[in-house]
Amino acid sequence: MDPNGEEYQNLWETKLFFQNEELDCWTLDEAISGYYDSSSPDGAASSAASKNIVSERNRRKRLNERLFALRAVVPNISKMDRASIIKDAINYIQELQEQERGIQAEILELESGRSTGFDVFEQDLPLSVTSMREKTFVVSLTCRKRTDTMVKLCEVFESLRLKIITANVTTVSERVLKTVFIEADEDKDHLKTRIETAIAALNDPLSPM
Amino acid sequence: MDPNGEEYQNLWETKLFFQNEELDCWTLDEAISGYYDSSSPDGAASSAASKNIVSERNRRKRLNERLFALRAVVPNISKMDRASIIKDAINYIQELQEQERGIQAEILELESGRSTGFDVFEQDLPLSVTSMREKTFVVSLTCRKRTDTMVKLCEVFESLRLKIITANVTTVSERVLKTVFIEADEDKDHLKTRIETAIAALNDPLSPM
DNA sequence: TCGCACACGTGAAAC
DNA sequence: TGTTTCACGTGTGCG
Repeated sequence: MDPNGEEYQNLWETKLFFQNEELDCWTLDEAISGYYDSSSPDGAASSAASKNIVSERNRRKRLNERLFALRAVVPNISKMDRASIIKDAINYIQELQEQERGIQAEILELESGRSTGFDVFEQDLPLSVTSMREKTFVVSLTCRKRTDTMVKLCEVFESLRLKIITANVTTVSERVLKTVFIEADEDKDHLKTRIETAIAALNDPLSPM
Repeated sequence: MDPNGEEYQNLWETKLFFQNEELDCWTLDEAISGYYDSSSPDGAASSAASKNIVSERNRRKRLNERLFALRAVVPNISKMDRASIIKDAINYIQELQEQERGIQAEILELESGRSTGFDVFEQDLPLSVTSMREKTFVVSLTCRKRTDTMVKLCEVFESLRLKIITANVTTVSERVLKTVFIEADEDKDHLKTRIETAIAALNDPLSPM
């Protein structure tokens, strides 16, 4: 069912080459024939037939070139069959389509995962204020780990005059995560705004990026 | 250069249908011919020629079916030309390949961007053990917020018999972040392995995904 | 009328 | 050996 593909390819290309050679030869012959046609009695019909022949030859040549080009863009071609080339191309296209679907789904999931996951610490404002229960909030913020970063963070929270229940500072991969449990009367958004302004007051060194 | 594609399609399919019809007809005729061959004097040569004819017909039929299938998997086919079908298939394949390259580059960039940030909490093992100072570690892990997730997390850490200095559990957008300050004599990697195995002992419910 | 696209039958070449 | 694949010339139908 599957003879030697290499020889098949060579065979085919040889045939193609032969065909082209013959085509040129025939085209030349064609011109001669047309030359004869003008002087021969039944020149019209012969000329028409010859035109049809050369047109058909060019059409076959174009189709072969197309098929050759199709084989070129499809990887892992084993059999050089005309039908097999098209078959492999179909399989390859379906494979690409399926892969594209999967990859796009993955990219979608990845992006949505960022927005629904823990990316609060990666966004432009890596500050999250969550209401745990009545008057109790959890503040999480991250920033790059620099010199005096922790000190300045503590200064910020001290300056806010908040009732801090407990606070933790964790460093992971050159970043600082500070988690503070706070008891406050104010609104969640108001609290968040206050923290943001306090951090902005220290302008650049605390910029998350 | 581009006549009406619809009519072209109808033309071709009509021709194909005609061909099949004629094929069946000829196949029938063929059988009759074979029947005659057995009684005719030059039956051998005629039979061979007929075999070749029917084989060639089947080959053309297969090739047409392949081409038809190729046209089916390629969207936005305008011209129903044989050559045009292959040409459009080539363009489509190249388009898919280019798109695949771009998407894979994007996905790579997205993943690399995550790996430099805080993605420790988003990877397959969202467990981070950081050495703060001598014998003091900070363990951070995240998982999806489900029923009894916090309880099971606490059970895990209790089962490890660790000296817990302080522990916090924060929930952000349907995820749970647990940060534990631990005092331990063991190695950082050893501690991480122990926690991982303890979590794995609870098998699925704590799986981050 | 001519051009174009196709299917057909046939001989040859490769396996 | 026969089977398979190919290119070729030709006839046909449609625009």
